[in-house]
Amino acid sequence: MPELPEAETIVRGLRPAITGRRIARAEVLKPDGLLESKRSFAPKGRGRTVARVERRAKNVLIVLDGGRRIAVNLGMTGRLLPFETPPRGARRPTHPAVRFRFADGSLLVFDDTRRFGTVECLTDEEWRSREARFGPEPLDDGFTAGMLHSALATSRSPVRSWLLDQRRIAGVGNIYAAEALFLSGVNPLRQARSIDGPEAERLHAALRDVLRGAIDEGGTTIRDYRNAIGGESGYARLLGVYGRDGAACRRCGSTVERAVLSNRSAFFCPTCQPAP
DNA sequence: AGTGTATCCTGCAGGC
DNA sequence: TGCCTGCAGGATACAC
Repeated sequence: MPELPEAETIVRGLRPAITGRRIARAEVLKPDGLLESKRSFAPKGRGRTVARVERRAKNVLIVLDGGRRIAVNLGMTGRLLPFETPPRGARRPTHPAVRFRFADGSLLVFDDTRRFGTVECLTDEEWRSREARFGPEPLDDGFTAGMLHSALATSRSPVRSWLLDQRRIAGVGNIYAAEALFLSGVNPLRQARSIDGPEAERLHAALRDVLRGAIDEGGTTIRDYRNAIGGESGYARLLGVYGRDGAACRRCGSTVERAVLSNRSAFFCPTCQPAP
């Protein structure tokens, strides 16, 4: 899926496109991703105006006036496209699941091929309790290397699994976990609590560099991901290890390896990231 | 506590 | 060309 940088890119693209628009109606074409019934969901946003568009973890939040927000988790293949007829070079929605029609005639389509994404319309109260389950935002000023180090110290979990757990850190997925571990020279199989202070500092810096760099590039397009205007984005060419198994490490020339950890691919350079 | 497995889905690439 | 297998940015539930 879209991880933090992709969700952030979508939010930034969506903001000018839909802020201030009034929702005329919500049409549910595929109810799978809806965490409530169509009949309950559809009326909630009707007549409401989009006050702001925000991101928390990998979720896109469309905050409405009157105290509700539409929370979209994009899953693996979710997209939010402010059109049905794509601009030049962008893709038409192929698997529209929910379509919002605004009073001025414009649209927002939640398109999701694999239908792992979810859409909800939550009250402030409901959102607050949901939000409490996410760990800190890695790009927040309050997220320090010291915090990361002490949080890692309590877990025996492999550090790659630790980074993917949204309750520990919000927004990191498989691509950026791989990249941050590569840049900091930490093997993905290392136990979280084995990471020492200097390593935690390097990992902290790498996480932030990688996430900021990917936001600057508008995210990483591997297969399905598209930004808010349906275009591809540029971080893919900067990847150090993700999806590069069998290729030469850009730093030392060793062959990048792939291992399976908790049923998901982990990519690493055996030289730059020595095994525990 | 943490891991492996399975599940929800569709689509694509690669091997034969 | 088709068929088969494995793989995919996520999240969750289950047994062990």
